[in-house]
Amino acid sequence: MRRSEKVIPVRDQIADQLRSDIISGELAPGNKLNEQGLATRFGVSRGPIRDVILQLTKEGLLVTKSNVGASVNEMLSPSLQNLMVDIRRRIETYAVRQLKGQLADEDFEALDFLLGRFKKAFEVGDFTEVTRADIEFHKFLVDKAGGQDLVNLWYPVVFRMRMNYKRIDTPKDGVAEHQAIIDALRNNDVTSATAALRANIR
Amino acid sequence: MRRSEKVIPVRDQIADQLRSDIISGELAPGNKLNEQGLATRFGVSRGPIRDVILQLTKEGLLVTKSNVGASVNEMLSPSLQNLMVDIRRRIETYAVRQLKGQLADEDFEALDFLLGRFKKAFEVGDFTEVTRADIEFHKFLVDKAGGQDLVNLWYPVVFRMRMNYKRIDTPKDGVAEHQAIIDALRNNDVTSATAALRANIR
DNA sequence: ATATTGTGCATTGTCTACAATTAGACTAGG
DNA sequence: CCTAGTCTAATTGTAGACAATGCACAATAT
Repeated sequence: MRRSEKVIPVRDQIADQLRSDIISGELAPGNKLNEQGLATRFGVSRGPIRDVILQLTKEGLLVTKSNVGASVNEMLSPSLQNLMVDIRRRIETYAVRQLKGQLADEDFEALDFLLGRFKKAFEVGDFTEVTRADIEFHKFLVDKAGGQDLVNLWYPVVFRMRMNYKRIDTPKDGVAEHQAIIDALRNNDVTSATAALRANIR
Repeated sequence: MRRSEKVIPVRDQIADQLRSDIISGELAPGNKLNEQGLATRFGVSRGPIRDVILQLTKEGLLVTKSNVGASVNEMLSPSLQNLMVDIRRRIETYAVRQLKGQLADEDFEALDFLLGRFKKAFEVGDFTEVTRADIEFHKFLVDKAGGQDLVNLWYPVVFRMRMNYKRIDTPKDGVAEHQAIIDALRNNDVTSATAALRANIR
């Protein structure tokens, strides 16, 4: 059976684009978002745009004031950033524990594929794509372990963390770290997997 | 200066109502939500309703399938529930640490007031209101410590946890536990506050 | 009889128009 | 010069109409 050709709703595409813009720093904190402007930019009406703004607000990337509008949220305070790191580690540690002995060959293929994307993007120097591939790699594990429920919880944390990095931190060891995670999962070595995660999430 | 009479947007009111319905069990898992139905029920158009559905979906209370609709999410698996409890404890522990020595008299007044609501609702047997007051009590602390950013993270966790209780667990020790939290905060005793939290969150 | 295709209905997704609210400029008065 | 008040333009919030999609059931063919 062929993998279902999933059609991505417009609102998700727009949300992805805006998330990238924010993480890449193109949309800086404090920047105000105009509904009509975004609507014309993406060639849709204001309806879907409002959906996207609501989503990103719930994810913490935007802040919305009633009857005033949405703007890009400020960066996290150091202490909150630490908390986010902690929570994210906790979630992903939970994930690898759950996944012990649960991954099929095709799952590892998917992980290898995502790591390949990461590596290639890194070599080319496309850091927005690097970040995307990185997030998808981890998301795969989280989704596999906890489904939509866990992803819902995890998503805001990652993006909020990522906002703070703003092209400063370039994980040059990312490839090796992700490889270590895969290897540990292949060996059902939870301890190593957890350690690799802790090293990768910072 | 008078406390600003804040006007609550319709979509927040509707969201609150639906959250209560879900937590109280009136809207059971698997139940499907009809946009037009909700619109007429609340006397608004479908626009605000769609906003609410998106919010609750992001909070994990609903699941939405594209072009099909939204329905009440299933209860958490035990292991995920444990993870949620863990994360919630972590967030609130962070909160009380941050709040040490930061609370003014009016803050304690607010906490006392919320505890009063909780107590009264409990005596009357209005368990929906008990839950609401309980959540607002904790929310006050979380908001005070981490603002909207932390609340955004915390909200989905609490509601998702609460879904699982469904009128089974009635915290008859709730009043004493909350009082213990307040007392510990008054004495700037983080250790006791943390312990009281751990006892209260389960 | 079974599988497949077609049709109708119900529901969600999107668009346009209008109402409500806000921020900012501008004016008048002290 | 500064403050308070009012007006206007821009933007968000809401409503209602239309388009697109999915699901259930009926019709048809093998």
